[in-house]
Amino acid sequence: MVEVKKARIQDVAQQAGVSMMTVSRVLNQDPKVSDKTRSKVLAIVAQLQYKPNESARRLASNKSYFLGLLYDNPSDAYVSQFLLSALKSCRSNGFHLVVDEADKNIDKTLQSVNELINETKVDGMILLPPVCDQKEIIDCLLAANVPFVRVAPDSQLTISPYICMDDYQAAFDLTETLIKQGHSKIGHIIGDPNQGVSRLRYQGYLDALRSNKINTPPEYIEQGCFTYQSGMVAAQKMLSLVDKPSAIFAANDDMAAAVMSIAQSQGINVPNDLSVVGFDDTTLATVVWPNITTVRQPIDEMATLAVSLFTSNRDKYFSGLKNSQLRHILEFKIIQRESSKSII
Amino acid sequence: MVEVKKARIQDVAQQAGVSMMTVSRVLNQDPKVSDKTRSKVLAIVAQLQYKPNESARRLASNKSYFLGLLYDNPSDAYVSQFLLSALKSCRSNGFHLVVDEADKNIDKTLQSVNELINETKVDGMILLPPVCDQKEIIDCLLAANVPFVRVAPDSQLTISPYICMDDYQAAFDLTETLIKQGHSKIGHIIGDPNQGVSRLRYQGYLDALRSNKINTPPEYIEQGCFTYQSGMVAAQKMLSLVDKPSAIFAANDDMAAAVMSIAQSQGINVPNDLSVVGFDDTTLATVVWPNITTVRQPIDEMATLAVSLFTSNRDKYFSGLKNSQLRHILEFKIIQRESSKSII
DNA sequence: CTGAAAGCGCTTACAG
DNA sequence: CTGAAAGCGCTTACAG
Repeated sequence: MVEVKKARIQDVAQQAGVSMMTVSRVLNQDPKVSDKTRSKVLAIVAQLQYKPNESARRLASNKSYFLGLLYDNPSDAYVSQFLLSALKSCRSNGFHLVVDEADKNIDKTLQSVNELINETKVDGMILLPPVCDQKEIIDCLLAANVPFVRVAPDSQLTISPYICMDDYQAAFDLTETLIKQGHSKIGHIIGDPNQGVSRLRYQGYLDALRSNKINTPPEYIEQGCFTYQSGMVAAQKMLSLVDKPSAIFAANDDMAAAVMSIAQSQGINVPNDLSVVGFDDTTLATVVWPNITTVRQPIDEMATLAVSLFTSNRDKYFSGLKNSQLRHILEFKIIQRESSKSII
Repeated sequence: MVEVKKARIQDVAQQAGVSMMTVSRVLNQDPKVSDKTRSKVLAIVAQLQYKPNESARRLASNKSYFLGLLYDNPSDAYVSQFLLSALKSCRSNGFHLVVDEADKNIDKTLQSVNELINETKVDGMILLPPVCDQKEIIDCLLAANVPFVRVAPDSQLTISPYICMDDYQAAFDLTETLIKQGHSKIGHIIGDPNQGVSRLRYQGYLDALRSNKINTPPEYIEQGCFTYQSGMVAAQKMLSLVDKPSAIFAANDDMAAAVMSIAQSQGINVPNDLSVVGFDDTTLATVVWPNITTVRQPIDEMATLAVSLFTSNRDKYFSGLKNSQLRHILEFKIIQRESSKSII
């Protein structure tokens, strides 16, 4: 193996005919460098394929180049996908991601967060739902003056930048898709009442019906809690009605899968006798049969964006943010699959 | 916030009345330190809660303290659980994990691995199945002299340490559990033919039947490929037999879930009319209803062990390993749930 | 807008 | 078995 010597900042400086400091400034996006110098340096950087030594950088700057990620439920497909994307994104930006699971016991979680702050010295934190709404954790971060970003938060929307998608609109559109396919008897299984998205999705469903002048009996609406189990209970009730719905919109894929399972066990064919749609586009959606029509969240984008908030012009970004700039709404996409169909 | 100053190696040296070098030696487990000095240093380290600065260490030693993890399928629950455990374990050992997904295109994967070796300078690699059996990747690692550990490899078992569980025995035991519950008509859906574990599980099933003197017609055995879809196809065939099996052992949970779905759609009650068992204990096993009886792999242990091979006495471990020391077999556990029951 | 000096906290290589 | 010196590759703080 030929050992290629890695270029150092000194090599770049020498070849560009400037000091190491100037190279450092260019690399750290310091505006106080003349355009001429900057482009010269960047050319040499590219030519030498120079990449800064992260350890040296960390050591000298006393910045950690670490980001923390706090999540709740590790078995959630959403979490692992977000994690993977965040990991990649950090890596390509010279950062490292330190991942931590929130404990049921809030004190343990707080201790863990404090460790991230004081030991690992994270430069920032990413909070996933629903832990992103825990007051104690937010207060801790605020007190320690550690910048943080939240994903799909439900409350205190002005205290930090956050990333979300328009759950309301997605639910509205998804419901309207069913309506356009000729469905008017559309049931809904509401998600976990403790999560804001459940409310938003429910409201989107209601408003789509309303704006299409469709009346829905109360029996078509059941409370679930995002688990497969809760979906089964709800489906059992709804599918034992004399006047059954022709379509059911479950607030997540797990519950949608449960609906299909119950339907099949009762000899109700999906999608011929019943259309089923879910939400999230987790792996479950394509693992069961028929594949579930659902709403895809742009998880990869969300993760990449969350990381980039810290890596690019971080200080500028986090200081003096106006409320209007806090929110980052990403696009969702409705994925039409085999579990639902037009009945016109 | 009270900013507690972190102890440095100098502080420890001073208080212990030795040089920094001696402290460094103690910390790096250098045997050439007198016991007396060592214990004195360790006492001060504990007292000061001294933790070495990783960046300084990396910079000075030119070691990366990075471990690479290469996996295939990110949607696999197995992968994300392994990942999370490995991440934790690395963190508590002052290492960092760089995670990479194998590409369909082997050349891209190789490039990525080379980047890990040459840019990130990983101190070691962890290979998950099935990528752990890719000849090109193994050769690449071997050529670069990067130590690596494989999880559940299928071939070339003498070229690297590896971690596995006894798939054969687990399948044997699981099948025997069904037999003891009174089942004699037991079907099997074989896993992906490209993965060694499929063979082992199949063999365990066969031998359990044989050692209990049970004959099984060929229609009771179907080839699957670990996907839900393939499980459906297999189940459809097996459950349309005139003389149906009373139990089906699917080589993983996805296929077991598919069997239950097909059964339910045909009005066959699980577990009253049909017992179904899976393998892996992925999240799917407890998300569907009834929960799936399955075999739990000790994924957390596997991950922790894989990491520890690099972090503790690494050089000693990887040099001059005897073949007998390469293999690390961990315990599995059969998890009895609601999808199977005794019919005696 | 640019640079010379000092230093971050460790380890390597050399002495003894 | 132990230590004094030099240096890893950057950035901070100070000058100009």
